[in-house]
Amino acid sequence: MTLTKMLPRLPIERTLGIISGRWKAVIIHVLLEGPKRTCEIETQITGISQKVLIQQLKALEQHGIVWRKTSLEEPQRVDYSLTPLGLSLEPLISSLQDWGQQHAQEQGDAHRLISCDAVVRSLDGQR
Amino acid sequence: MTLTKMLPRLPIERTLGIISGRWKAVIIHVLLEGPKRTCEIETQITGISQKVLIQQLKALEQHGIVWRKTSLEEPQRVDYSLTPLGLSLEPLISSLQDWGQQHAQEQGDAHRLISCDAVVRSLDGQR
DNA sequence: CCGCATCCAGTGCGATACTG
DNA sequence: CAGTATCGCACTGGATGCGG
Repeated sequence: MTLTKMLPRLPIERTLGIISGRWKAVIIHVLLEGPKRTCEIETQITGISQKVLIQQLKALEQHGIVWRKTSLEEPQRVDYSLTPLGLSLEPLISSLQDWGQQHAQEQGDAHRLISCDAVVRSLDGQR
Repeated sequence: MTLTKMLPRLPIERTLGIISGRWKAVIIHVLLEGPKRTCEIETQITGISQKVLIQQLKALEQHGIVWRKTSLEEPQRVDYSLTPLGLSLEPLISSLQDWGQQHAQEQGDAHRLISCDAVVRSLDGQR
């Protein structure tokens, strides 16, 4: 069940171990808007499957990032929200967002290996 | 050759796609100290193998984060340094570092599911 | 010293179908 | 609606050995 995978020792890796994963950062980003139901998150993130969503949420829950509240009402209802610890990731998520945006506009959407390589070539005449 | 894997569209994912990977963030962190030779990086990061190091460096190079400079001296010598783009990641890496440290000391090193669950239980009496 | 090729195990995650 | 079970594939990254 893979359950509770060990977190790495180094702080950097530790953080990455928590927020990296196909959808985790996006989920946190969405939850920063406020608590959401499972299905709300699902429809808000295009391309994620229910199974994977729940899977990632569970991992986040285990790391103390999100909080899961079940209501035993009629149609089963579950709300997810960020814990204080999760909220403390806000600046980090923003940074990711900002840097990514900047990065995207610096180079077109295509891979800018070309331009970079060109610089290298002109600078040191090899490769 | 997997070469130049597509970066995701969303900014957040884009950033993560670049810095996540078993050692990438750590490598960037190390290179923030200044340019290093391959073997220097290798000895400075415990647990990484040469192959993987080079592999990750190559990925970073392709994303325009590091710059690879070869000197055709005698014993072959290669230096890696951060590009301006790579340097611009500095605040981000710091954030990762800081958050991880904070997180590590809040909870012991063991998994703190327990304490978190306890809170949950006391707060809403279910689960 | 630096890098590449090959081989291989673990696993992240997607698709699908089923329970309550 | 929420979650679980099963299956399968593709990819990451570790070990090792070769070549420049």
